[in-house]
Amino acid sequence: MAKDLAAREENYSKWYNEIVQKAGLAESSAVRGCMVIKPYGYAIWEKMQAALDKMFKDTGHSNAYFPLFIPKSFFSKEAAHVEGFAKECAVVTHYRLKNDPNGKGIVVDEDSKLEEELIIRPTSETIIWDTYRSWIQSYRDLPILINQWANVVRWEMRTRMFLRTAEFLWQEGHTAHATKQEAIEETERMLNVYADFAQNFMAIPVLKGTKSPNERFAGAVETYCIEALMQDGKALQAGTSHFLGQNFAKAFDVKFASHSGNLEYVWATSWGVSTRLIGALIMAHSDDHGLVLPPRLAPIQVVIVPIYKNEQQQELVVGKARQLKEILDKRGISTKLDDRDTYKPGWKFNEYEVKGVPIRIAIGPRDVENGTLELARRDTLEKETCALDGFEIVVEQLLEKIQENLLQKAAKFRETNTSKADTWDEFIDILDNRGGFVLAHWDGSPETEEKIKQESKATIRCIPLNNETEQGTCIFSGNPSTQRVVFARAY
RNA sequence: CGGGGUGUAGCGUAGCCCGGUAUCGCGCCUGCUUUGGGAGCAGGAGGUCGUAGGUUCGAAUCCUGCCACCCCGACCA
Repeated sequence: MAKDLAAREENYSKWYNEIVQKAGLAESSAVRGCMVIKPYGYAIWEKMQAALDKMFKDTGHSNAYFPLFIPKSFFSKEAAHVEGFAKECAVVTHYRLKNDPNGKGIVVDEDSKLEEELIIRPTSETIIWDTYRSWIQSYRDLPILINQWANVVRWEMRTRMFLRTAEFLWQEGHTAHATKQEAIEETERMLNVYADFAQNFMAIPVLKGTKSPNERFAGAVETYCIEALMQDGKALQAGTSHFLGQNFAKAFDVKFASHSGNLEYVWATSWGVSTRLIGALIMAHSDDHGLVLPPRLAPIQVVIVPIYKNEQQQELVVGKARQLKEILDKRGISTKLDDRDTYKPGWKFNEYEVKGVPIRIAIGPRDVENGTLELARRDTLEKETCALDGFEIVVEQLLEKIQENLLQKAAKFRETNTSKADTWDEFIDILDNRGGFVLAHWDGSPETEEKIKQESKATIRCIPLNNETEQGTCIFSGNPSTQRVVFARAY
């Protein structure tokens, strides 16, 4: 990757798109701003899904599914919510096509106009809370802890593969609670689930914090988020968890009889992560050779490439390679034996590097003779010869080591790209020349935040949780401030 | 929706200024030699030059409209 920040910004899109394409992750669809996720890209998503789903269930949640179409009127019930999403909704207005009377193909049948338009869900709070009204009468019905795996549509003006597409896959949790306290605990619990997932599976360290009012989710009382740093020095919001207060309960009239017999509004949370995480994974770890996947999310953890010159050697080497695969399979290591003789070893080496497979085993006649094999790790590109006997232990440990190394590397990168700024000039200088997270004082007013955004293109990524208080003055207004917040230019 | 750019084979491109039905690379097919880091040689297939119209004997090339995509803003997970 280009080292200079200016050059990096210029080339980063190209670099990113190339990895997405060459690694076989996704491609542009015929539909504006949408993407086709290819099998290999989807396999990564499935690994993420599996890990997250388990974490959700371990914290007491169940999966359910709600409609794709939301009646337009639902959106007008929560004022902030409708304002936040109104500008990016796909709307269904008709339900039938017909042959054009003028013979110019197929046209919309105007007679099929819907009484009320349907919105293709940009998020499901409204339709879910409309449903919850009928599910909740008593405190005994609470809490409701539900997650939905689904697609949503947000008609973004500019799109980018994985990071911002018109349609994307995600998971959205929607919970209902009897008390404010319980809902806030849930919001924070799920934020921690996301942070753990980012750290332990994606090998990406994240900052946990709350959003400033300007950046808050439409309809939320408080938005918590995890923020990750990409290799070009830009920040990426990787997940959000919202405390919705009683906003949606009031909008959809969801009340319950409390223990004392009073009718009270339900307290709510919602939280989500999307296929954007695949984009984060690419940008956090990849190098100029292509994708680099952390072992815990790699669809293929180990690839075995047999090397031979003739049929006799092929039989010998591939036979041995099959044994190796069997041993690794038994230990639960996802292994692929690429015994195609339509491609040469060198070609395959490159192929799996581009695809980010963590470990490559090469085995040839020489190895079979010596009882060895060649291990190559994707993260450092180092190669070593390893005894065949007990190799599975070495592989297992190496996978752990790679997972750990990727996290360490990303953590170190974040550390060296996090700075403090005490003056406006310093602030701009860091943003222009180094990028990364900038810790700076902010007077807490939305107006100042907006002006900083306009003049620097940097936004407040979050107000860190457990932040140390520190007396200082706002870098923009000079007004007093009690803590630093995290600024960055972001995706 | 503003500002800039690009549309030529599956992908990436040359040609356009200065009109004469198309260049090169990758990939694909066939054969032989190869195989421990993207193989070599020989032969071959594949294109209504984004689209509609205009100028011209003749348009990828000049003119006009339209469409699509990319980058930069506004918007955003």
